[in-house]
Amino acid sequence: MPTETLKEQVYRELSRATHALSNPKRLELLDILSNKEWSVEELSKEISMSVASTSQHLQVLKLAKLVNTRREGNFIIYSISDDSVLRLVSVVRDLGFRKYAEVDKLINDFKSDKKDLESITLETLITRSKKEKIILIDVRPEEEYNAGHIEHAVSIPLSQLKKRVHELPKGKTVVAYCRGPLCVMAVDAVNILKGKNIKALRMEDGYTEWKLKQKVFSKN
Amino acid sequence: MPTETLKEQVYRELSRATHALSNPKRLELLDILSNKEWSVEELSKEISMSVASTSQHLQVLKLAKLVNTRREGNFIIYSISDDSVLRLVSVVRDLGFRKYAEVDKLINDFKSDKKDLESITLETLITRSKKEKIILIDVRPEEEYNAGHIEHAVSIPLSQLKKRVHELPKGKTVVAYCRGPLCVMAVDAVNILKGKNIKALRMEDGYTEWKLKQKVFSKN
DNA sequence: CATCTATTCAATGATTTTGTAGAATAGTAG
DNA sequence: CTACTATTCTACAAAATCATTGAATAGATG
Repeated sequence: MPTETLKEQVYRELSRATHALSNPKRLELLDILSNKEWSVEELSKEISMSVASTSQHLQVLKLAKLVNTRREGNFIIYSISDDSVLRLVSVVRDLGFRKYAEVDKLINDFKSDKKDLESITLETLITRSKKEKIILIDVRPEEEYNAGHIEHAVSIPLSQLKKRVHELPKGKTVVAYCRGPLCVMAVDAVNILKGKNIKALRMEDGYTEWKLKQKVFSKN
Repeated sequence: MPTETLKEQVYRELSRATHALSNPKRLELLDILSNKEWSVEELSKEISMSVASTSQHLQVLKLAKLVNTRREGNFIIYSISDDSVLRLVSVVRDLGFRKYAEVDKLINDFKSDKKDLESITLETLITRSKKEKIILIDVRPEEEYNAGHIEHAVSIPLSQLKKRVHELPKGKTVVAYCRGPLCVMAVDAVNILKGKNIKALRMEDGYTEWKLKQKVFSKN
């Protein structure tokens, strides 16, 4: 049997990473882990899969060195191993939106009132926050906010938004964000706020994007 | 049978791209295509595989919208479909070097005299070129140079280097580059030059990286 | 030490992927 | 229209992947 050439070995090594990314469930796991570390059981609920299968997928990711583990009591906690992985996932998402009309369509179809739903990016947020009075709210579950959030953002989980609308200062534009481009919680949040006649818009970027861009969002 | 949720559909779409990347030969194809467009037959030689198999891999890449085709006479010419693909491949390579000691080791083992082989990045090149007299040479085959090259670079294919050493201006440091971090032609070039007592070093970045960074290399 | 429990391992069938050889195709060139 | 040729398609056997169930494990808890 012929031995592998240098080139073949290198590409085989590189394909360890891409192979680990090649499965939809594993992509979803990485996307979820980009926001916060989780135990196997929690992840299995998030991706609607048996614990055993989830564990197997996680081990594939671990073998590819894309995630780390640590023990906490009885639980094993999985987390993204470093920023180069966040970057990879982010580039994949970006390419998905650019090239697969389907992805864009799927997300847009979900929005109940597409035309009225203004959506901005991190950069636009920073620009606008200098001219306009803006309040940034993080509508993810509180735990994820606690694990890390965009600077100056206030935590109001989607589930509590209706009750807590009165906490929002009058006269400011509300910008809602959640887990990133693929997450639709912020869409729901904006719709709720609009129902209460509050000027609101969605930011597509989430905590991951902010962290990668390392930009400081200056308070207005 | 239960219908797929929105999330599942989105991640399935995204996995089209990562799945296409998950095979070593397809990664190699994308890496080669990052430098220049090629016909199927040429590519099949480059990756040492039957024409039929090469064609199949290319069709997977095309289905995932990572490459485009056009006809030229009897040949079908494949090319990278856009910059977001270059970015993806570049991020994968980068992650490979960071996380898989193997990749780094494989490339380094190839270098005949590792300690003496200074290696720089695009950024360092730009910095150094302001202080030092530097000449940048592109040691890829001439066709690839013609299809696109780093600004101010001179084409001296590796195969012609020995004969053409005299063309190099005296007193300047020679920086050699080829297809990028995974390519070892520049390593050979540096070793040849050192054998002739010429101060030479390798740049790890190639044309792709330069193009992505969109930076102008100012002539010294 | 014994119990409990989150996670991992092992075995299983169904499905998908791989690479190749040989046939078919589509478009060029004469 | 005919010959030619680069590419793609087909069929196939070997190998790998996938999700699940049920058993095993490792470590915490009492």
